[in-house]
Amino acid sequence: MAERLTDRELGAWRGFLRAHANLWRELEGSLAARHGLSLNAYDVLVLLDEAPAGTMRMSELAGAVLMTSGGFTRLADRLERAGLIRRERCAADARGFDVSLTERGRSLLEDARATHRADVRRRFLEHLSPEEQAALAAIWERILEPAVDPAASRGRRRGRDTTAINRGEVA
Amino acid sequence: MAERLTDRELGAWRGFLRAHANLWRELEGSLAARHGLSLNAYDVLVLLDEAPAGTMRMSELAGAVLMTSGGFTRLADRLERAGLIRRERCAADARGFDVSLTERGRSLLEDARATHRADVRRRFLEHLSPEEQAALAAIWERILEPAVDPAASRGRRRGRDTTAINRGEVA
DNA sequence: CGCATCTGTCTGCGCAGGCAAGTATAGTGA
DNA sequence: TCACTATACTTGCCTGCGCAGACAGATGCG
Repeated sequence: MAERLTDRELGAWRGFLRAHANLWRELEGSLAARHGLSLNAYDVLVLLDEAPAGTMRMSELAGAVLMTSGGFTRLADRLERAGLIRRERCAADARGFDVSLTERGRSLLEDARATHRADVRRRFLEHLSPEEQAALAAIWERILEPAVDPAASRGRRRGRDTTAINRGEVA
Repeated sequence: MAERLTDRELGAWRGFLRAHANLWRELEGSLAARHGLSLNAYDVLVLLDEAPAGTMRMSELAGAVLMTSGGFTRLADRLERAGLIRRERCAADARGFDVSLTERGRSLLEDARATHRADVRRRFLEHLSPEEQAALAAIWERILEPAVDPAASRGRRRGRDTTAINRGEVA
């Protein structure tokens, strides 16, 4: 069996998992309580707000928030029902949709952003020196590189767009 | 509205989220494909294996993997059905259960551990110098402190055991 | 143009897990 | 001893999302 992890390794790894779980819960709770948004929903609004043309395609958004297209369809349904986004048949490709923010979406985002930024600062950024922030950013980049690189090791097959996660017998 | 986040801040924060999402997916996929275990299920087995008396109570386990007791009941159901753990009425307190690993559970864990350790090293630890690992561990501790401290600011009520997350109108 | 294939999205289904309410057992104060 | 309340789980219900399969529209090739 592979070597046991050292305490240092465990601290880095388990802390990472715990920190994420706690922050996610807190920030999502805060956003949900104050604005009725999940973190994924919030992210979609932010992406649309930042999109150069003010619109993105369903699949782009799905990819950006790391959801499958099926799952994202339903998130988009909810956001649309809530009047925060708009889906318009794409002129150039009638299979797809151009998604954009409604006025209501933009103004809700405005409010939610204030909440969320404050939360992120208070629970994350304020605990880090500028140097640590920079170091973290660099670390994430290193770690993400192999995951993001579209054709990393020569000949590596790109499966379907998401990794099949669970064929498990147990859980 | 609160100040925009700097690029440095965004890099640290968004990278954290993305790195977690990617690693979680990959490691869970790997564990599921090879051993039929979710990360939470794996964690439960590890906890039991590390438990001094070889047993833990349902609620302890639930807390340790950050699940509600209701959710954990069902994870325990699955693990028990799969023959990996055993639930025995606790002698000292007939409301509770002592959960322990079965032989099958221990041996599956043995295998899964090899897979998981290799994955964690390859996708996380190997990208970090020892100093970075130590720095990360310290950072997580700082960040987790306020979340973990049972009576942080004097007089802060401890709500029910998990934060209500979603009463959201949207998602 | 006609046909095969590929792509972008939607839908049916299943599962994990949260919340709230329900059921035992413990503990506590009168 | 007898309420009353607190604790340890369990269960019903619901939501979010992944997967697989079904489409319509796009694209390529004869």
